[in-house]
Amino acid sequence: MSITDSRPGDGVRERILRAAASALRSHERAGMAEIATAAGVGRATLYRHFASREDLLVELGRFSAAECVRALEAARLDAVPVPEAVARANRAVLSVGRAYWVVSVHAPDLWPEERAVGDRLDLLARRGQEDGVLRRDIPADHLGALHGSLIVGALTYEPLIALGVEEAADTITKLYLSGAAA
Amino acid sequence: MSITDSRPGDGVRERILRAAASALRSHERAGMAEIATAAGVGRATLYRHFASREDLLVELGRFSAAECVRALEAARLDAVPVPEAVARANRAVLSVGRAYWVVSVHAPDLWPEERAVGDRLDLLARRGQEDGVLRRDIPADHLGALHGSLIVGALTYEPLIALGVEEAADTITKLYLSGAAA
DNA sequence: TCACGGCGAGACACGTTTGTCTCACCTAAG
DNA sequence: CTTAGGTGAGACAAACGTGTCTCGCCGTGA
Repeated sequence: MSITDSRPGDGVRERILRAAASALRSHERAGMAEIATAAGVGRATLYRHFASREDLLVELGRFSAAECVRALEAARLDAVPVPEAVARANRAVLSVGRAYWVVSVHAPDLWPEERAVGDRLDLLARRGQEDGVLRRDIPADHLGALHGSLIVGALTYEPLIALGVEEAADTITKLYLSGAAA
Repeated sequence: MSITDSRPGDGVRERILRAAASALRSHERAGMAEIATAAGVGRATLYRHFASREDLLVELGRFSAAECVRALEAARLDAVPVPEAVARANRAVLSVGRAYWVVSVHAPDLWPEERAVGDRLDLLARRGQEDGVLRRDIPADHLGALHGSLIVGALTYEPLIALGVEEAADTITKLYLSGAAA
């Protein structure tokens, strides 16, 4: 995004991946030309960094998941009680998630790296159950998966994410923990 | 699915649409050849029923949403109190939803028909708030949207939907209404 | 028996996409 | 100034997807 971003090498690859995420979000049929344009880059440059379209997609999966995991690591979930950890996880994923959500939705099997994120939500649910703060009548991995789908929902539903990360995260934290009942 | 399904005319179109939903679920780039194969049908037959790929997609949107709306109508949501209506809605959508969820995810703007389903969830949330059984600190349409994303989550997460419609619907009903807290 | 309608298979032309390659450009380092 | 590395632009062949058309097949109803 910044002006110096077009310096040789390292910055370009990342910019391409971010642009690809954005382009694929609008439609998965986006081709290399479309991605190149979105990245403000020549089409040939795509092939200098990625062997093929398929390869670019795989790398995008790795990149997005890694970014998401990094955010979750930084949130230090295991340093706080589960309810607070849920809130932190939601903020963390929503803040980096616009790039990420593509991964979780479009090709669930193509990107095993995505599991790294889901696993962390599962783990959180499991700890919650062990600590007695989360219900035990739903398996932890189901809780984790549905927690994930709330996050995706927040990212997908424009009017919600438009309120900003804090608001949106707060909404799904409340809903996930306490439910919709009055 | 049944053997007599290959009788002339009416059955084929529906089978194509179901196959298209299934094919597009794995990847939106699925072409006409792929859809035809999934439907167990010649590629030419696709063009006998739909003018173009674009047209097929539009019809798929209409078809899926209509099927979903039909199920919701049949559930008579407004004849019962909101918590029971939520349970019914979940069962209704999950039972027809495997075809439907593609619509909601892949091209939110391409298929305005999808709104017909979302609107019903919004309406349900609004009634819940008016009746005092649903929380008012989250706008009704946000509740509706997140309710929808829980449904999509249930459809997407294999281990959950594999338990069957009743189980899966029950899980998201509990989670949506009461939350994950113990 | 025959015609008919819907079908599968496959050939076809056309446009688009992919992946490769070359060339000229610009910038930073020497 | 000169070189080297990364780039944008564009030419290019091959592969792929689309939409049309024709053929031969098979079941239904006359």
